[in-house]
Amino acid sequence: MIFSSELIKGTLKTIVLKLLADNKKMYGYEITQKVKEITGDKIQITEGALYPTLHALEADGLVITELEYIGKRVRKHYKLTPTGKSKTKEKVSELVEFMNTMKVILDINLQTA
Amino acid sequence: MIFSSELIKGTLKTIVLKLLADNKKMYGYEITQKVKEITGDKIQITEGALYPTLHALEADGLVITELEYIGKRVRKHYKLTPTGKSKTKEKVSELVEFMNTMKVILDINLQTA
DNA sequence: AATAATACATAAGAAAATAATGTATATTTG
DNA sequence: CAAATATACATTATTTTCTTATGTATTATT
Repeated sequence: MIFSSELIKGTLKTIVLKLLADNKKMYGYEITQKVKEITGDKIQITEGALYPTLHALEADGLVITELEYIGKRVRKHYKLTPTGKSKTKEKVSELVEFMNTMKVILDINLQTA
Repeated sequence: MIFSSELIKGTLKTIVLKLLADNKKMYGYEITQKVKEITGDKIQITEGALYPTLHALEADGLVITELEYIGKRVRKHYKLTPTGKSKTKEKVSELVEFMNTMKVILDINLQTA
């Protein structure tokens, strides 16, 4: 089972920031694989969604990049800036709170039914 | 604090379906107020988002409508169809699973850090 | 040698919400 | 009782964001 893409909407930026916070630095392809791995293939981030997101994070000053060459192939590593780190905390706690709020909605029938 | 709107994206349809499942029938304005109430004003559904969603649910055969007149003012009540009821169960359990998956991502540092 | 995996990227189009606007009735408040 | 607010529907232009498709190139596997 793969989650319907609409569910992933709005959480992609938070997922990426959180992974960067936990792993110091990561490159794009690595992020797609990591997400697949830790979600048991239930969330698959497409390149068309990921790269524009990473570029936006960089434009916003939340991450900085660093190129690495593996033979002739390039890897672009992304690393949180101090601003990025505090933004990550904000986004993560907002998402946690949001999920708690959603739980209230999803379980509201326990009180009213 | 109001949740950033991007978080609500993708969950709106599920929220509406779940409220209808718990309340038998509801009208649009009532839904916006109920969501405000049970989330302590943290989620506010705008009309521009809600009405198109309700119309889409109707077009998909998940809800049926029923007009009520309060004096000269009209209320359009929405009610789940049998298809709508089973769809609601699907969407709710998908969202619960998604949130569990997100928890794994958000807490992954407990294992790796 | 051919295929699959790794690794970046962009671009056209679709989907879905926002913000704004519109109409109208009913209720509350100064 | 007039004005403001709340109730209640709806649409539309714009923006945002993702999907799907495409493109290039290297490296590893079969």
